[in-house]
Amino acid sequence: MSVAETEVREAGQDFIRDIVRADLQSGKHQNAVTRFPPEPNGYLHIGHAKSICLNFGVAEEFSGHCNLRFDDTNPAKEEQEYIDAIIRDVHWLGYDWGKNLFYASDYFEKLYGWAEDLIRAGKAYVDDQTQEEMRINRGTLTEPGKNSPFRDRGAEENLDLFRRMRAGEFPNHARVLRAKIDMASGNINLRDPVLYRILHAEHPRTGTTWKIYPSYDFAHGQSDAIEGITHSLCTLEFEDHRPLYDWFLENLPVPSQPHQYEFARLNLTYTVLSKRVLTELVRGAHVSGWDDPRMPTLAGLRRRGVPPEALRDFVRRIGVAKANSVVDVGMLEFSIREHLNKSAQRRMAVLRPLKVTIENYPEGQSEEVEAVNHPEDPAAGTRRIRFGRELFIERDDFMENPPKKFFRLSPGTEVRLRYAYFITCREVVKNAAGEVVELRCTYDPATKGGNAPDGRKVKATLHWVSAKDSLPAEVRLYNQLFLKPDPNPADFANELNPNSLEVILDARVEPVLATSNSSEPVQFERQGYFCPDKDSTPDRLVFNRTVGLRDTWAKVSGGA
RNA sequence: UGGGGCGUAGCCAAGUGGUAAGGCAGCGGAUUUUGAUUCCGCCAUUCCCUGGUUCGAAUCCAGGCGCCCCAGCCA
Repeated sequence: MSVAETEVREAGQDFIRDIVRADLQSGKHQNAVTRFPPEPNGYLHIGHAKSICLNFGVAEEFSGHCNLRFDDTNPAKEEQEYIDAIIRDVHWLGYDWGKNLFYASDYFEKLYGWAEDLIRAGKAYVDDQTQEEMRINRGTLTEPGKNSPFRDRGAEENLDLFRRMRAGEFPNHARVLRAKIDMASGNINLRDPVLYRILHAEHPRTGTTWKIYPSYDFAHGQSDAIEGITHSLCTLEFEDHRPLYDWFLENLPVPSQPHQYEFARLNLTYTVLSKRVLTELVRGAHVSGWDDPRMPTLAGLRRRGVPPEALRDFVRRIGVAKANSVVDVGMLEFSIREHLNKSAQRRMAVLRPLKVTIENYPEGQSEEVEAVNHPEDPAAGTRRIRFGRELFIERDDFMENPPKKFFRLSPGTEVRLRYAYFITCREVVKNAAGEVVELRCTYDPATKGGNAPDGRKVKATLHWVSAKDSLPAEVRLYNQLFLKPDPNPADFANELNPNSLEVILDARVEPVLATSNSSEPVQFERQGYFCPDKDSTPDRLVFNRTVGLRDTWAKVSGGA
């Protein structure tokens, strides 16, 4: 555990952990058993990371365990691909559920039996109303609903109908099973909620075995009870469902009594975390897939080079509370930067090359200079890189007519080429269009390594690559998708910020990168960071704007 | 005269009767072979508002105001 993690954790106190702590102290529970219950209808995103870290974190801190449970009660929307992806992503985030992998569908038979129990007890009935009739009779937010004409059917008839529903005798929407609670309740969830609906669909796990499927409400609390969940943590919008959650636990012979607690879901500035919208982006091919590096999905973040530790740290920092909030994406960027800064090896790179010729360096000659891999970690070692007469530096590191605060290269000034020599710009070469195409410089042979024996100082240290020894590289600049808070999916093509699109530049990087197979993130000094693209050739690099310098990004995007 | 929640700095967020933690952002300054990092300093006389209780209130009481969620056979 890093120092930062320790500090945050010690300072971290939230109402959920307060509740759990109190339950343990009072002897109500011996430990905390939680669950992360995604519906496999899409990929996990950074918002889910909050829930994952909370559930697994609480279980870990209070000597319990956390189950991974797929809430697969709606086969119309769920797919095996999502199940696989979710498993992969939760593991990647750093959590392990051991053997505790469950599916709500594991409990279909049990839930069915409980539904019959409710019918026999006169607490559930089969309703033949159409969806439209049900909607009308449900009333409104301010008016009570009306009882269904089928509400008082006898238990035998209900049982017969329900069994025939299960047998597949009726088409979709023909009937539903409803709980008999209170059509006049102020809480609409209690106005005879649907327990089962007919759905002739292929379920990723149970195939076509079932023709009826339990609703979320009828499955969730009971699943928690079956698994012995002590603290069922979910987001705020389920607050209204808690009375119903409790109603089932009270009216059914469940093996345990879990309790539901709600917390605010994560919102990030400039970031869309709506599964509907993200699905639309993928379906509409606006992105290359769920793992497109611009996506806020865990898979996308992973491809972008974000370390899972950074995500966990981020979640710890934002806390858990009940107030709706929007976290500044800068917080996420900070966590990523902080972690990468400590772990990433440094390399030099040039994205927009400007040729530099060292006039007093002998033609045909070259040499090696030694560079450190991590300025704060000697254990990262050093590497040797080639220096020669012709180099490339970043265009942005030179200004012909520099403003006062610019202290990089300009005519007549001396700067340091990192790990190499001091150079002075003598002449600016332009093309017919008046654009700067080359700098003629001189170097001071006495400054090898980057220090002047006479003690003179320079104001800037530049990154560079040897023109002859570096490799042209396809560099990809990734930015997250910058979208308006709630864009219209139909306008996605227009909503995509052009700056966020993939940018391929004629870039040059140190040759060492061409042979790097490391999956470790490596940082581009002064320019940002990169890590290898998952399916790239070694000389294709992913440049991550999120953790890079803001001004660098601005200049690069403007120029590209 | 529906029900359920929530209001502490630009953004997160502690605090639950004893005189406003911490982080992000921002602003100064030191160090620096990345204009990075690191390091030091600054940044809420006040907690949505108004009354009340109290020696003392962000915390308790009363009344307002504002925002979010709910009328799927989605989760």
